[in-house]
Amino acid sequence: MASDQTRTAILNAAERLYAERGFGDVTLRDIVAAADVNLAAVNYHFGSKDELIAELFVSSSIATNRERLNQLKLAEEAGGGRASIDSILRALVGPTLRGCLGPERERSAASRFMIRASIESVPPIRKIKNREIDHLRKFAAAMRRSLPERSEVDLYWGLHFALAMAHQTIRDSERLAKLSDGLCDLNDVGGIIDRIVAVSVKALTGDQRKIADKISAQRAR
Amino acid sequence: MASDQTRTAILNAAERLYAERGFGDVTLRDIVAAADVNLAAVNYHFGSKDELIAELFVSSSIATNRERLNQLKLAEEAGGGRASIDSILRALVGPTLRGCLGPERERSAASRFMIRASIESVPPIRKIKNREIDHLRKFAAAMRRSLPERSEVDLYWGLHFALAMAHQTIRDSERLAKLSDGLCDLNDVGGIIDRIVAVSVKALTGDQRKIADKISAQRAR
DNA sequence: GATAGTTTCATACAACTGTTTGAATTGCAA
DNA sequence: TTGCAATTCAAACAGTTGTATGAAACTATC
Repeated sequence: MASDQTRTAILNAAERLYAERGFGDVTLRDIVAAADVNLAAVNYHFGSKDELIAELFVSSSIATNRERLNQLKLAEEAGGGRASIDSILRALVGPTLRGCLGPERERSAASRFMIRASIESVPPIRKIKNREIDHLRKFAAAMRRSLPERSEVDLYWGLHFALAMAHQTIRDSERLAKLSDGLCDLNDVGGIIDRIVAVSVKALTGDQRKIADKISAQRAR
Repeated sequence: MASDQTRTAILNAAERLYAERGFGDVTLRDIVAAADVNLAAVNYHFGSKDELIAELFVSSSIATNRERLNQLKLAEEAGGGRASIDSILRALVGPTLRGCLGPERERSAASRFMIRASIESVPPIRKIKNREIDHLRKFAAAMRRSLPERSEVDLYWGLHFALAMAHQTIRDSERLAKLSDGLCDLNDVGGIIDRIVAVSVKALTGDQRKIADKISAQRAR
């Protein structure tokens, strides 16, 4: 077969450029110039621009998903089939956050690319993200086993909120840094994960009646 | 001055098209065709495509911001200068959620446009969003007055998480609906607001020592 | 070393984009 | 009506985009 040299040169250059400037501002000509290959090489090796983007995204995201499932498995084994809700949520948001946050200068091109992919939303990536639901179902199932007394709806909302906090933190870390005048340390990934997990756990395990009361009291206004 | 007929026709058509198909897929020619005006009218009335988008976004977002501040003011008056954390968060996330969620068929073009603006991220809109920080500071200040014993960092994270849950719910309501198999009722905007506010309040008012313990215990692993 | 298959290359293509131009038209004030 | 500004219009512009083509260069097999 081929030497794969050109192929990987394109992948690396594309990943870096997309990470730096976003999907909207990078053309195939930019990529091939950075990779020092011919313009036609992209279509020859990948078929189209969209397929190149898709390949970049899937290879990055299956790595994260594998890490997630791995941690989930470990947590379930440690709990004898029933992982603690804490460890489930940690397995859910930890890998993504660890992959995307951390000191700016230490971030790999791959991580900066994934941040871009989570901010901007281009068609080829959107398609792939839709397939992610099956992956999330595994976490929903684990949560169900962990908190069987909790209603399904509450569990789904808890899962959704945990992901929301993680993704928004990745997406908008700059705004939080500005808003808090640097008070919120976004380089402390471990601390951020702890915070998100703690809030999510509290949302899922708090006294249920208290919440219900609160809600109905609020609604009564 | 002018009749403004052309101007508003363009605004309406653009709002509707962007809402339906997103920013990437709508050209000026699509807009002028839908508005039944001449192509040059956009540049004549707005200067450029980006300025048209910006005008659409600001007019929608100042409406939401005004509503937010209005509710905040009411809450502070009701509390004699110190609004409850509950009502502050409600003023923060309520207007946005009410504007963007609810039964699909009842959504206005303006609300669908704002959903798009929150999913896709185009340069003219990004610029405007950066100015939103001053607006958020007012809520941070209100939260500080409401929970003076809480650390600033905790307050900023709480504010950030509340917005995260609200925005992600708007952005990804479809995924949650699919994941939960329709179990999570995304038409019940009031219920969603209650949930987000309840979780945020719990995150901000829970026993502080418990959280600190939890965090240090988690870190010890 | 000839051959067949793979890969690279320069170049052209075709379509689409936002913007500009200058003339035609309209609407209003004198 | 006349004159002047505001608005509309058809047309063209200038640039960019992803993709296709066919010849050239390379590589490995026999």
